[in-house]
Amino acid sequence: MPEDFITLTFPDGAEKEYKKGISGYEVAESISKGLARNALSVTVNGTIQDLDAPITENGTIEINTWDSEDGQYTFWHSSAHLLAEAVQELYPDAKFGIGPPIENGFYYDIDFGDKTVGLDDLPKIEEKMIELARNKEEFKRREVSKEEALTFYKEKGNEYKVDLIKDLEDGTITFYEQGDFTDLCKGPHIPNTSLIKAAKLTSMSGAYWRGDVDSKQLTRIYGITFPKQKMLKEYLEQLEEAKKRDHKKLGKELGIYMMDRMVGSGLPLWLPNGTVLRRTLEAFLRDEQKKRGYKEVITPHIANIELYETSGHYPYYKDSQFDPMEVDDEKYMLKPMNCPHHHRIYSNELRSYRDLPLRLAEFGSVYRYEQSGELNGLSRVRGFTQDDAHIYCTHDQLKGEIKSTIELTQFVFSTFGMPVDIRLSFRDDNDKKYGGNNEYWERAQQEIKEVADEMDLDYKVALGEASFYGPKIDFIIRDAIGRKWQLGTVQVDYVMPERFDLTYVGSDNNKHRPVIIHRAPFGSMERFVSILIEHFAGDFPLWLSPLQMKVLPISEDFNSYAEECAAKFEAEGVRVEVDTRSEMIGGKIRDAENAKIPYMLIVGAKEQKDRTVSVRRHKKGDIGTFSLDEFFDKVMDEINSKSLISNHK
RNA sequence: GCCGGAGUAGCUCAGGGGUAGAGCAAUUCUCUCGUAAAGAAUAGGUCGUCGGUUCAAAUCCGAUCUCCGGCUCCA
Repeated sequence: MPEDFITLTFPDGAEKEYKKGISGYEVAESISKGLARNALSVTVNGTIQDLDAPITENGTIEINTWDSEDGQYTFWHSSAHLLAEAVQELYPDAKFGIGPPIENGFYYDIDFGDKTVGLDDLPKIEEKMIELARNKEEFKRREVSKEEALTFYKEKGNEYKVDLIKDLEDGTITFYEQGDFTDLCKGPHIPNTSLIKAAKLTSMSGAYWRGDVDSKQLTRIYGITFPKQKMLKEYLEQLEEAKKRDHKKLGKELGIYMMDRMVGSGLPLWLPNGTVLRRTLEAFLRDEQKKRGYKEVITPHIANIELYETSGHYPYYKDSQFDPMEVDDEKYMLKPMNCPHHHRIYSNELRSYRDLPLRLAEFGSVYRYEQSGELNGLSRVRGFTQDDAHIYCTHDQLKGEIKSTIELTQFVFSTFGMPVDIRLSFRDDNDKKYGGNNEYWERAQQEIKEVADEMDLDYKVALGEASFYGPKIDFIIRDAIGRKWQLGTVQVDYVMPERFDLTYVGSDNNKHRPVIIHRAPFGSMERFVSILIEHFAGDFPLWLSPLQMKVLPISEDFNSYAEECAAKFEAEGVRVEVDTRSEMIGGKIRDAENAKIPYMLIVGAKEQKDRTVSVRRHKKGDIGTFSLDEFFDKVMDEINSKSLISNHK
């Protein structure tokens, strides 16, 4: 009978017939014993399910092992249950909230009642987890009625689960049990706990129930688990690597920036080295913008509150702005954004369609009141500088301008060797969330999509991620250790032209509304520099390095030749110093290596006589002796090409 | 803002109811040296701040500020 069989399609396109009702485990077994042993869950027609669940329909099938995202998701989800079981054993009065898998591991929100549980308690919970895992407890799925589920948790006095169950529909509720622990959960789970070989509880924090500040705060325990002890070790090493790259640590060591209590929290002071780095980045972008027809402007740091009332930022974003100050009976505010200032510059003259597109750029400093707990090094501050620009154009020009802003952004990130993922952030159907005219929105989203297709971009569309005033294109970059950061955005704005009554005279001699594109490739200089430091681990490419080269004379006798070498580079704007201290050469090299200086030029009797330099590259060591002129040309080439790698192998 | 952790010399950190310690850095002197640390001497701290307990507080208690890990937030 044909209906007793189903056809399953594997990821490689192979099709196989199976008996209807076969389990994922059995399918895995039919392929290989190894696969069956490593299988964690199965994804059928896009839905993840338990390995022992019967499969009754034709469709696609994927056996999830540790190597797939779905597999890890299942593994960590089950690990969250294991964590809860361990906590339940050690703290019988603990009440559980939610415990989902996350990008790197999982967490569980727990109400410990009167008990305080601190970081010191984590190792004990970890041990318990491993102990329980070894019992090879099976995860057993059970369907329960809503009433039964409510009764179960009411008896336990767990108001959180009761709260969750209330929102669920009868007939869709399932419990999972392993050992003595039962949890409300839709699954799926791995077959049994013994697959979890290594566990590490990484941190804890407070978390509000359902993310609501007015609700009770629970204790969130974060953890990560692995099917092999070795993987945990590698993961911990990776964390160490990230720690080594921490911009707060490197920023201090390399003299990039400082924080000062007397200046105020979240207000970084850029030190000389950091200022060189930042100005170099600014010069780079300024040049690129000049090539693309941008005009630079400068606007003040405070403005009459009326400006922000017109833009609508005040009082709408009142909570994240510094309080206004009273000046001559008028209220002024520290500027939270540059846009309104630029809009007024636009309005300063009668604009003709012949003037458009008008591209106004500014490295504009803005001030926002960020909550104290949110401040973090250079990546989250209260005063920062945006590489902002606003492009005022006609609807007909919109596509072309979007295209060129995308190109600029891609060019910028490719210069740093950062791969970029593109997300088109469009609106959803909730009209209340968005301003402006629906027809324009439709058109802009359509055009953004057309541009993306024409440029053959690999993009994702995210509905509901648009900003209030228009759709946007977000750039998500990946750094050298694979972390993702959302940086630049390109946003289309229909609301501000209305609010500021911006117009231009068209060829028909009538007034029209321009469209505005907001864009900022770096986003904020502070945040971008923090990411750059971590991306390069402080080993900046030559063109960016605050100090590019140090000349190290072997002894005092060669100081003058060293100065002569330095002068040759300095004359061309190379950032170079001479180390004339009475240290031994080993000491000078060590200090220069620690300061992450790209090139060390060692000069002694031989070099002076032959007019050469003996060159050492940071982290590579001695790369040989070059004539001064030859080396000079190579260095200039490396700087001017903004090379990511040394010209010297 | 909330939960948890932490503040001791410029940096990294030890100590801990009886009045302050190391290494590196700094300063001075000696050394003039060939690819990751020359030697010696000197100087440097009301132990984040304010208050309380005590004969005595850096140490115990409270408050406060700052920083770190999260939560919430991010035009």
